Amino acid sequence: MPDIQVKLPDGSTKVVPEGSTVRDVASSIGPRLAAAAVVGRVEGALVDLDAPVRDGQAVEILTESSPVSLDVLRHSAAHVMAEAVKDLFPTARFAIGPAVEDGFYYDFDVERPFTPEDLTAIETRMREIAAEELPFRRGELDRLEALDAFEGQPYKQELISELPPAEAISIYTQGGFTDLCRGPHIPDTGRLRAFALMKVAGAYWRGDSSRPMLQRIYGTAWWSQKDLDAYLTRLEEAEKRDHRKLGRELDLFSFNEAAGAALPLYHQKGARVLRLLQEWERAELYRRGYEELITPHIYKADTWRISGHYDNYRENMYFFTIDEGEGRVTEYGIKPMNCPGHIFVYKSAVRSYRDLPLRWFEFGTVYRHELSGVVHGLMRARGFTQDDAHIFCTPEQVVPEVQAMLDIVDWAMGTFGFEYTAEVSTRPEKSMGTDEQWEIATANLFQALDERGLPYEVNPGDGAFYGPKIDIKLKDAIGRTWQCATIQVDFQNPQRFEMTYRTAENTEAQPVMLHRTILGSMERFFGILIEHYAGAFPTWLAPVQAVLVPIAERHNGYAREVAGKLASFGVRVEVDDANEPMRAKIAKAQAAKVPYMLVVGDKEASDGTVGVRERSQGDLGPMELGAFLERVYERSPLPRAYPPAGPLGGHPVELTDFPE
RNA sequence: GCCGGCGUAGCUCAAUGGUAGAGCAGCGGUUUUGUAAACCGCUGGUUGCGGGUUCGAUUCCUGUCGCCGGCUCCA
Repeated sequence: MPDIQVKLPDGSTKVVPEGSTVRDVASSIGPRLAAAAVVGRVEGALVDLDAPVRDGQAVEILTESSPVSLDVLRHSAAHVMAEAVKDLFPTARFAIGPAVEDGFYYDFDVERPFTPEDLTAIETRMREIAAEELPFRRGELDRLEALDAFEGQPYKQELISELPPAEAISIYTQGGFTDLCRGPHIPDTGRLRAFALMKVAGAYWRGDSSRPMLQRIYGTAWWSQKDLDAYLTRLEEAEKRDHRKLGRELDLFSFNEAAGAALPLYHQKGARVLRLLQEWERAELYRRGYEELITPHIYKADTWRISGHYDNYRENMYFFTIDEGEGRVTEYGIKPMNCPGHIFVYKSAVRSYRDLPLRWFEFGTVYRHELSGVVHGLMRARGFTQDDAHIFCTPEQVVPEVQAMLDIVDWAMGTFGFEYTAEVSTRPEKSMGTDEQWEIATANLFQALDERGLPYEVNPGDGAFYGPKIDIKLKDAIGRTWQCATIQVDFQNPQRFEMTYRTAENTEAQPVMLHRTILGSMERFFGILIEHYAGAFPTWLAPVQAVLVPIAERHNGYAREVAGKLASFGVRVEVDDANEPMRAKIAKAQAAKVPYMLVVGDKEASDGTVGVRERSQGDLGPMELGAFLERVYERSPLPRAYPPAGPLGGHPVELTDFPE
């Protein structure tokens, strides 16, 4: 048999007999590589180890150390799970089973929902299948054969009928289970060593709520038990950071059944943090040429008819009617967005091109009736406050204004050290306006991003009903991404509300409206920060910055005196004068994640100092109050000392002047 | 909204077809403390809410509200 030559990634070539497979190439390089090989890449395409290689092809052997091999493992794990389900639930019908981030899932149509016990049984069966080290074998069928092979499997039939009719359809078999699949797969089920089934949930076939609901089992799989354990530990860590849990533990906010679902109640400490975020952002916006507006929370239904919300957003809105007497009934809608108020302010005067751009912001609280199944703590609530702004400008000003917004995003994310990415969303099905308007608006967004050199992805059809948008996603401390800032171009509302301005030529023209948020929802951003910092806010944002810890009862007076001085300089302090040993007070302050504990005893009282303990560094020793104040204000991005706040809890402290 | 799970004191959790218990928190007292929790006592729950089955339900059924995990949607 003649030899052929293949190219390896390091640039060298390898001579192997004709008819060799990827596995043969690996073997010819070395037995250890052959043993470690998972899949191959031939001419850039992922293939099974069984796949043949041809003369002149570029061949790469991928082992467990290659990240893509993990996806292959997980996809194979989904097949093994499907086999286990087939064994245990013979009437099950199979949908799809892809690898996803950190794991895999498979959707099944079964007679009854899976129980946790079912999951255990399926997992046990999977371990048996893995122990059998069954090879994955690829096969090819034509369309008719495939339809025949998957008789009685309506979901597979649907998938097959959508494949290109002329092309061969690949199937994979391991043990007694055959699935429609593009591949590739791990060589045999024995490679599936570290895995776990995580949860079961309902999922619509093809994500369409009008189609049948299937049972989805999520699992995770890793190359080693160590990796699996690390993943499970990571999940536990994320759970500890859960803002809903920390929100309760740190007394930041709560929910009340009687108040209504997804309507957060901010306690003193939570309100402080939200207010601090607003102070921080407000100062910066003023610096950047914005003005603040305050507008109503409810508007007559006619307003929402003009804006298009009545037709396009109704199911998310709260409407109510009010009896005006004499049989007159007026319908109002609670605002889900802040735009109408800002538009009415615009329309309150004749506007000139000299006025533009007008940059108006509002911390506007909006209400949206979110589906009951989607609400999630502060991250997805029914009432929330947007750091909303609308820029009214000429068409020529759109690109620079969008860029200025991207600048603000960069400033805001930089404050917290968040990295972020951009996504552009284009025209959705349910929308208003002409194609031309959408094209211009979308092009403007692309131009702004391109000129700024900010990379982005495109989400076709994901725009708002009135215009395309740029969404910013940030990455938190444990690598999760969150949507915050959004920038939207709107040609619709200026037209619908008949907004105009006088041009230099003394003609009437229509302004362009830009909608934007930077943090998005203050509450969601708050939630993100809680999880990002695991509740331990930086000093400038901490609801309580310092707790005075008197050692014995006789030190309470001095503690209150010090607290009063610090409070008069805007430090947020508490005095813990409980009848408890100081060790207990320190433990409580640590648990409350307070940045500083100020221990005061005989020494401090006579020296006029405080014993500073920092929450993560421990005891820093005695410090003069002035030095401590400097420490508190060090690196604070707040524009100035936030207005004096009395201590929370404990006894009121009189504000006194700080001695020079 | 849909699928599944859950709902016991402020919080974390226990118990049973015969009518509920612990720790923390709270309150009272003792102690007066030097960097992650001192001691004693007390209070506290129509077991989310409504209906049903039952001699009897918190435990079983049902409806409803809420929460949790997904789907869909979204700031």
